[in-house]
Amino acid sequence: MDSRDTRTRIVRAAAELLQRQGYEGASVKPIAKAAGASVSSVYHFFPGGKQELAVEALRHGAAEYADLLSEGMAASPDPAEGVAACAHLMVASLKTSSWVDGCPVAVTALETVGRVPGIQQAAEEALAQWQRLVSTAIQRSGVPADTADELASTIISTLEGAELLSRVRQDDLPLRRAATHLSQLVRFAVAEHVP
Amino acid sequence: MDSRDTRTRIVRAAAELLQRQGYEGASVKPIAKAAGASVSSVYHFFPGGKQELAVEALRHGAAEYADLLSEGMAASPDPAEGVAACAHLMVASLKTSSWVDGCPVAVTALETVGRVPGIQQAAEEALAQWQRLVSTAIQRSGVPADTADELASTIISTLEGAELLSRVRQDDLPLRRAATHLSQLVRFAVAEHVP
DNA sequence: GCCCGACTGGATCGAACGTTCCAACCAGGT
DNA sequence: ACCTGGTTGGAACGTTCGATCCAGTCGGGC
Repeated sequence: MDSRDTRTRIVRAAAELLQRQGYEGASVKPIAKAAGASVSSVYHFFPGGKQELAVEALRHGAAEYADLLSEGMAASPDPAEGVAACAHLMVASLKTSSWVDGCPVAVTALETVGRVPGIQQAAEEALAQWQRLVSTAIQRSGVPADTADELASTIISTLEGAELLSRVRQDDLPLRRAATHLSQLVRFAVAEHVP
Repeated sequence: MDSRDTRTRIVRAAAELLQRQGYEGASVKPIAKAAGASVSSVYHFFPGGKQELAVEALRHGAAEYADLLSEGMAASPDPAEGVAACAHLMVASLKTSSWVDGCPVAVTALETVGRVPGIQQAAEEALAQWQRLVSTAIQRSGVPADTADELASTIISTLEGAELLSRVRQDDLPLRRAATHLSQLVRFAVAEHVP
């Protein structure tokens, strides 16, 4: 059964091209070619066209990114070290891909804000999912939920922004510095709330 | 003399559309129309075509953003409060524009990383300029240059990322939380280095 | 063996893309 | 009054965009 296989190949190819070139830059024909499928198949599996495909690709990329964050936060029982581990995982992924395999949501989200509601909603859910993931990991150290939520929000923000800086500069320094500072912030919050 | 006037109108319109729709999404004809000029004029003033226009538009937007950061850091002699002021200026700018007038560099930079060298370089210079600006403001409180540089890097990262979150969620909470946490980080560094 | 619905390859659509071209324009110098 | 060189409007170029159409291929149920 190629069917489910072809579908997921298309989603994967779309996710990859979307994160590299954005929504407008990634066109349907190259996506199909990268997936080893034909344009007809794309529109067969995604009758909603490019937009529907993009939403599903975003969800796919978001799940992969969530795995990376999970792995990072699981690297140590100390969430301060976990956050740093996330940043270092991102560095590794960026380096092995020549600074191309970054956050699968940022570009597409930014260029469609307020213009393609479906995509914006998918991006929103992705960010919320990541934030929940980080927040619960922090709460395991005794930090109250609201404080952990606030921290997680800034952690996601900083990781996103630091990845932007690192990609533009082709240099892992911004991400490594972000890792240090975020660890500091988390250590603070933990020290303050667990005596 | 319309000449210089038309040119700057084109640059301004390009900067605006670039930040909202990205490099691929902002096409030449709408830019010209928004500037009240004709396509011929665009190619008259920018023989290098869309790419040359984008580079100049990026520089224009970067300077405006630098003004915002300057204003924020000048709001208080305490850099911790200055950083928070920057975030709140960004909130104000985003709110009055229905979450569309954000960082003029992020989208375009992300979608052209590794594919349009001129744009990538312009984005790199913009980020470096902002970082220098923040770093010197922090150094005025006695923080050594290398520590201030590291802080400034994370500050830019976090502001960029928080703006992404705020725009996607149409909610100023991520930026306001980032302001709090960044103030905390700066206060730390200052307290550590000035006895 | 046949049929039917899922799937695919390739041609094709109108619209929009970036870019080019040229005739017209309009000021300033002579 | 006339040229001249920077500037403009509008049509046109070939290409690519997202999307549609259709004739076919294919495998599983009858």
